[in-house]
Amino acid sequence: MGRPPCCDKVGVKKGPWTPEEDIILVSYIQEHGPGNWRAVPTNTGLLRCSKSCRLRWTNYLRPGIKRGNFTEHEEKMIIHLQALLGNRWAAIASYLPQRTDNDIKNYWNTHLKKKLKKLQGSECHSRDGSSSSSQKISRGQWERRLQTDIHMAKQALSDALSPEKSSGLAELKPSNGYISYAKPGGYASSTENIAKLLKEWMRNPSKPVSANSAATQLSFDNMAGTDSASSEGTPSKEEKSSREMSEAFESLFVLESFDSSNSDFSQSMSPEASLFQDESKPDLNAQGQLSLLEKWLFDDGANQGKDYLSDITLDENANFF
DNA sequence: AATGCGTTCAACCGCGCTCCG
DNA sequence: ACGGAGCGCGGTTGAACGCAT
Repeated sequence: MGRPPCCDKVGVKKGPWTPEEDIILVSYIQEHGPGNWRAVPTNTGLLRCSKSCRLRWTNYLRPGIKRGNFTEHEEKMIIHLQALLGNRWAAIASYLPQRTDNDIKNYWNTHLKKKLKKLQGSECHSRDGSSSSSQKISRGQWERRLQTDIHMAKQALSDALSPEKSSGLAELKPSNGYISYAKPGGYASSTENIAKLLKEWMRNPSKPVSANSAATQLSFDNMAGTDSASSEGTPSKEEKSSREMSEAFESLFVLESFDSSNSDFSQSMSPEASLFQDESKPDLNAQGQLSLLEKWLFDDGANQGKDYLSDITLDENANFF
């Protein structure tokens, strides 16, 4: 008894979405909210399967999505999170709420993998032969690194908790994908935006692929009045709060790694665990490689927590909240 | 200008998980 | 307890694009 197809394979359109389809989908979701994807093609008349609709929404049309131009800080967070969580892109994305898992996955595969390889390669040259012995990093080292993270996270969190920053903290929970949706005035697939999208498309009707840019525009427009204003206007303030947010997210991921059960913790900590197993988890454990990567990863903002917090125990961290 | 090759990224596919009757 | 339906996730694909020759 096989799984039935999510939709009839015949008559289902595949490939890039057109602006018209985007408009239809956005309009529908604006009215009904995201969810019940199975009903979307039926109710909208879109010749797409429910999965395709969901994907299009979550990855491109959903408000609050930032595309391209990963900052160095974001890169570091991704690398850090990937080292700890492995290829759990959704989990990683939940700490970068403006990024989708697909986006992060693509960025990892196309940019960061190479970057790390390059960094590691340059270190390996001076240390080849020692790899087998340095393959294993001691648990103690990882604990220390995590303790550092926790300290940084604590600081970031206490910063974020200070009264003038509390507004940013409201968004500190990991995104479930729809974090922006409930924001008052935040969800803005407004008629103006749809009109704008349409207008954009009318300007380049010959380029169906521009659906993406148009949709992106829509997404950004949707963010107007929320956190998207940072792209222009008052960059310093916005960037700062965005950064604070990211740091707070870092704090959350560190805490979660302890919080989300010991098995999770031991999984990420034990040398034979998935963390160090395969190519999908970069081999960050070689001593020399770590040193170079550490330098880069800890480059920004790490100074505050560099002295290794000998007073913080894992138990203490587990009870942090 | 034409062609080949490498890169990027939107979208698809298949599997696993959860919920519900 | 079981099975079906719906959804989410990670891996993979392939079209579009840019650059080199």
